[in-house]
Amino acid sequence: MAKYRDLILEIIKASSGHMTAEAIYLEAKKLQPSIAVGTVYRNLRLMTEAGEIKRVVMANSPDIFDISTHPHAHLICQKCHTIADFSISNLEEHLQKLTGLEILGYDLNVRYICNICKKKGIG
Amino acid sequence: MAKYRDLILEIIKASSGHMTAEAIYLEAKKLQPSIAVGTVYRNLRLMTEAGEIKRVVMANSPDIFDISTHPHAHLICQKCHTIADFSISNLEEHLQKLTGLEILGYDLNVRYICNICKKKGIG
DNA sequence: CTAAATGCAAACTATTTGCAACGAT
DNA sequence: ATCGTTGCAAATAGTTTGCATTTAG
Repeated sequence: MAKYRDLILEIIKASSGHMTAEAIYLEAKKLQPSIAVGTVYRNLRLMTEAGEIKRVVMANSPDIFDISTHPHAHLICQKCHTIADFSISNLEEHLQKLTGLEILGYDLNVRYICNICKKKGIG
Repeated sequence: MAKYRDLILEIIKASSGHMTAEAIYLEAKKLQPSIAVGTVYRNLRLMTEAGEIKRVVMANSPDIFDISTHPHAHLICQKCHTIADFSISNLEEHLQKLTGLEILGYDLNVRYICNICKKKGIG
């Protein structure tokens, strides 16, 4: 059982660490041609709920699954939608102090234009 | 022209400042029964692109439209999905310094359980 | 034998879009 | 007359789900 869990984990790891469900499905299909989209989504959902991976929700593009589950922020290029991780030390504690609330976690997406897209210019 | 823009703005203002497209549509329908969902979505999109309102994308619930467009974070209750604003001074500048990049903006959603849901207990 | 996992297709949610009709200048 | 705006319905994107079947222990 959990036949495809490890496969999916390996695929995400082998990438930059951030992949859409569709990209994972296409990769998985190369190795296991009989795999169905539903299976990929189902496993991604279960793995997310189990805390093995993290789902990143962004504007204007499908959800991304992130191999690293520790708290960190995402730099998101507004043109190519590529994601880069970066961590801000003690942000969770800082938020906790600021709000006086019991924080469960945070999602921080920082918008910018990556260097590659910048060089390509406007358009 | 722009017949419904002001109506939509007023509806969001009259609320807590955060509403789903559907909730806006239902309110608008009370005042203008002939209004169509498509029109609401179209105007919300145009208003968002014009920077008059802000679209907040969250996990596990439809997008929310926010009357305040200045940079601020959202406290999101994981049970009732209610949103509260709170601002963190200089976060944008801070991110800029940390990354050394030209930041266009950020989306910060902080997960917690609001007091009302906490009192209701687990379930 | 059983229980979990899968493939398939249909269903679903949220949102967008094409188009003909409408409305204000 | 013109051009943006609307209502309607169909289309789309992304994801989830029901169910019969397969698979692994």
